[in-house]
Amino acid sequence: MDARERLIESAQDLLWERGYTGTSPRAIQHRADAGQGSMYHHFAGKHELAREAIARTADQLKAEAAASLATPGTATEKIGAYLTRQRDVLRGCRVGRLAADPDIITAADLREQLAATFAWLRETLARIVASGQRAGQVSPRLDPHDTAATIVAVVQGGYVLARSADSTEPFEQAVSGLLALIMKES
Amino acid sequence: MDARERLIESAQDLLWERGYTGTSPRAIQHRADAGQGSMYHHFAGKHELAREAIARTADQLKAEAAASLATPGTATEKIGAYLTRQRDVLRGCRVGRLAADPDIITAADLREQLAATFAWLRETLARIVASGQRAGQVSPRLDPHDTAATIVAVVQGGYVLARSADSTEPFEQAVSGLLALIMKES
DNA sequence: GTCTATACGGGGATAGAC
DNA sequence: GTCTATCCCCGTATAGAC
Repeated sequence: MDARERLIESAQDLLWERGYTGTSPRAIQHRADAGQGSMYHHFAGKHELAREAIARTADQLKAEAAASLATPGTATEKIGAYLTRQRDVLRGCRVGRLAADPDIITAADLREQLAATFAWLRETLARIVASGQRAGQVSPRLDPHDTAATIVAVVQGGYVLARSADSTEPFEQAVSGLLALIMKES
Repeated sequence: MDARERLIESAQDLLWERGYTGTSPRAIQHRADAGQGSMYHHFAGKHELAREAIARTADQLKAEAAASLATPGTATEKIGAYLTRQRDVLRGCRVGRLAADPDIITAADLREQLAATFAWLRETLARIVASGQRAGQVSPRLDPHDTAATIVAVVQGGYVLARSADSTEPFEQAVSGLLALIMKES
């Protein structure tokens, strides 16, 4: 694997662990086993490297979400599969984590990558909710887009609660609580 | 207002805006209009000042949550009041925000302040859900603690989505979606 | 492509004067 | 209590050699 590749992957790791503000070029170089000159040869600076790293992470996340949602079965089964898919709960969401970072929110090009990722996820879930309504598995009284936002928010908020508690339990409770609400009428 | 007080309030502001990692002693001193010597006279360092600031913020947050939950009415009305209370959505949660910060999660004494705040909030909401069940307004099939975790997670996750989108809309959708789920049977 | 040198301000704190 | 001086390393690059 060449240096450019190692730099991107190291940046992905560090952005996940420490966010943008908490990640220094030096730390990325160390983890990538690349020198100062190498990094600044391949990227204009921290910002540009972060952009590449976030794009890569966002793509991976979408692929993983799509895979869990491709579970065969009813709409509620797909949503259940998404909610209960394997997660590194205490490490948090690789994309959502960045929303807390002031320098990400300020940099329009970086923030938009988060916006696009969540927009895609919400839209995908909304379609599944709507299809569940057509199939009669989901209450027609629910708004698909609102419900999709709720589902994504429970996951993101679950991470916050789990990291605060240093325990996966509140994440699991939040997901169980949501599933119970969605299934209530079935 | 004395310098000690100004330092704590400045630290509260900056922790909200930039997190722990993103906040330097210098920045706090500047905002507080206090010198280096003043800060290190009143506090042993950044860590100790942050602890005081977080304690203060956590107390304020609990007081505000308790106030919204003291709304007269049924359990579902209280929950609705909590969910729709006035919020600075794009600035995020002053406590939940810190869960993304690696240095907060690593420092047990700081992280525990977040844990305690959310534990209190979830327990308070769980009691309200349970009382709603006794009064027949909430489905007896729901687990009060799970449901409480879901409610808190929707709020925390709503902040993440709103900040990512640079719009309050997804927050409002997530809350509406949750309210629809809770009210579905009423 | 990668290395080393150099730069300048900031992060986070200690020491001692006033 | 607050000020100023001082410290040392890090953050974030740029420049030019190899």
